[in-house]
Amino acid sequence: MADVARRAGVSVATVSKVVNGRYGVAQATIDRVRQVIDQLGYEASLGAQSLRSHRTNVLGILVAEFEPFSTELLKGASHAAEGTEYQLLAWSGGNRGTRVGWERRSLARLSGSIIDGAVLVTPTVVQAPQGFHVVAVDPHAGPTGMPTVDSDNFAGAVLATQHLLSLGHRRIGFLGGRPDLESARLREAGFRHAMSEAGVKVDERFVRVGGYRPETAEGPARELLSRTRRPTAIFAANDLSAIATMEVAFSLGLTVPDDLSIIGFDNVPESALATVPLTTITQPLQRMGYEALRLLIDLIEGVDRDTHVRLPTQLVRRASTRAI
Amino acid sequence: MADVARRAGVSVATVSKVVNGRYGVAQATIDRVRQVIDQLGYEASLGAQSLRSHRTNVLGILVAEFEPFSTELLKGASHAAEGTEYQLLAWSGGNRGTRVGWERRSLARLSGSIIDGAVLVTPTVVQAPQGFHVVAVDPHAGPTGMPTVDSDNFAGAVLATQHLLSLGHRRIGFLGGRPDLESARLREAGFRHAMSEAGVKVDERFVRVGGYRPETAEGPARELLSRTRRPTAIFAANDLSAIATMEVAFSLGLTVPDDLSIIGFDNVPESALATVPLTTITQPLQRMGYEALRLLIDLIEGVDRDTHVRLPTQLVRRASTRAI
DNA sequence: ATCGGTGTCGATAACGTTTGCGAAACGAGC
DNA sequence: GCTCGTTTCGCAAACGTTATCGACACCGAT
Repeated sequence: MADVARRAGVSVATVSKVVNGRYGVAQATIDRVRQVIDQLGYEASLGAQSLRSHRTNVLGILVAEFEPFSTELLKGASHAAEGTEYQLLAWSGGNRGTRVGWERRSLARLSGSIIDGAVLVTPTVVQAPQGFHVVAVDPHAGPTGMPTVDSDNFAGAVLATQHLLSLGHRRIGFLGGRPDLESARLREAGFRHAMSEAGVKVDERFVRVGGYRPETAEGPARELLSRTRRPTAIFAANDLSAIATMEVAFSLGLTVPDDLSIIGFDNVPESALATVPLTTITQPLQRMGYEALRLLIDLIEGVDRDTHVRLPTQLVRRASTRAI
Repeated sequence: MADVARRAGVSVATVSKVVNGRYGVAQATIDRVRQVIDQLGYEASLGAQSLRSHRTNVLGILVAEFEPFSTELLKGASHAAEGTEYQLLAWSGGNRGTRVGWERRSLARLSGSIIDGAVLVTPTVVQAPQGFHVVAVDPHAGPTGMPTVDSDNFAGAVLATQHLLSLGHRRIGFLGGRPDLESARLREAGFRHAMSEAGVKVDERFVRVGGYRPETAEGPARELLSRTRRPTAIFAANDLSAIATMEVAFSLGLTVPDDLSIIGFDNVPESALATVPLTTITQPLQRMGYEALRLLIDLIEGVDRDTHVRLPTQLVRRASTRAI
């Protein structure tokens, strides 16, 4: 900035004013400074900016891990940042190997300095530092007052279950998600609600807890399918689990959907490409990322708006379910 | 830091020394300061650190877009950062809608201040600012001296072509990638090399340029498959294009692999899940991300080592190719 | 001629760190 | 008791910005 000032024959204060579009500098000076800036390829130092003004126009998005689910959110969020004056920075908490509390530490390091706010896509929600804005996506906790974006997990689960019921299935298995996640809780609740509303009793031996990951789903899926009197349909709490279930079914010599109907949840891109394209409940993941970042920006800019966004879910029929 | 200093009864200078493990502070003082730090949850301000010492221990990885390919790289890179003192920040250049040169600007903004070095996963490679370390993955340019990590695209393409040839195919189509990418160039070169070495003449009408993306692959694929005398096999320059080609084939009433063999390149996770699981050339994407970050760290720390890493490719046979 | 208003600019303090250097304290050796 | 080396610590400057405030020039009106 000192260089720019010297070459343009003005003071650094004036350069700063030009860069930030402040009032009180002559048009001729503005043009001159702008030209020198372009010529030198000058970019303001984020560090110094943050240090002085506590404002950087950089936002963060923290994901637990880079995988399809969060990638879709990232895509949506980065799309929302486009065209605005904000830049988006993503980082992951490293693997779950690291000790608990990493979200807080990881956030503290950046929040104090470099970023003006953050979207959290992490299993456990974390207290935001003072004067720092946070939006949680699909958060762990119940209503804490923290701004959130999620999809209607309960209604989606009802949708999925009703779909299986309408196809004539009665012996329906449920493969749950991470028990500490609100979304997993709601999906199971939706399943039970739809069952009881249809007057079908839930066979508790058909309910297993997974963990949203292929590795944690395979075991429970195998249990479910190995019993002599096995379910005719399985509702898996997310697509990755559903696909894992499908593979277990294949390995047991079952065909899908003839021997077993499977329905998932999430509609990640992979599910459409599965060996048997997966019937599932779609969450508008990209849109959730988009909305989360919009909400964050509005929060920072002091816009008065609803701080809870719930997006609708929808059934997408593909080939993995059929009438009994 | 001032708070910490006050509560510990020392000066800020001493706190700084404790945090950075500098020599010259008594063990008793260290313990006292550490305790206060934990108690207050103090984290140093990145901005101030960067401003003063030009060193933050934060590394960046810039991807053109968040999609499966870069997600795998991100996963590998973040894995490499784990356990080190470095933290990894990812960001994308927004969509290709933005004007050219965004890599340079985007990089300049962060490189000057917040990050010590960066891994670039972008189509066009960009000149690194002075004293700033950069590693390019699968870069555009030829050998520019810039440190790079890539896979052996040429050998991989030869592998793919030989596979098709060994299955008896002679009328082989080639669906290229983005012409401005080195990897795309090398894959076509490998294809041609393997063909000529086998004494098979390349039918230029069977060679089409795509663009690595499903949208840009569909048109050329349709051209290739709509001719009356169509190829019996297609080598697509990446998996996304191969999958798109597969879908075009289906829409034309062709079955894979009976009517048409298809082989891809990359082995993204989706390819194993394709309607007909895709035979492809695997690049160790996660490992490439891992190696790129390791290389970057070594560069920063002044380790004397080879600055070009080339990883092997391998044929993975799945169901989308068969003997003629 | 004086005055007030307006438009334009620069000097300067502050943000939270790191680091070189000097000061103080302490113990050992004579 | 004095010197000298060693250990431990704090002072203060610097990093690149931004914001406040005062200086100055110019103009029109009195």
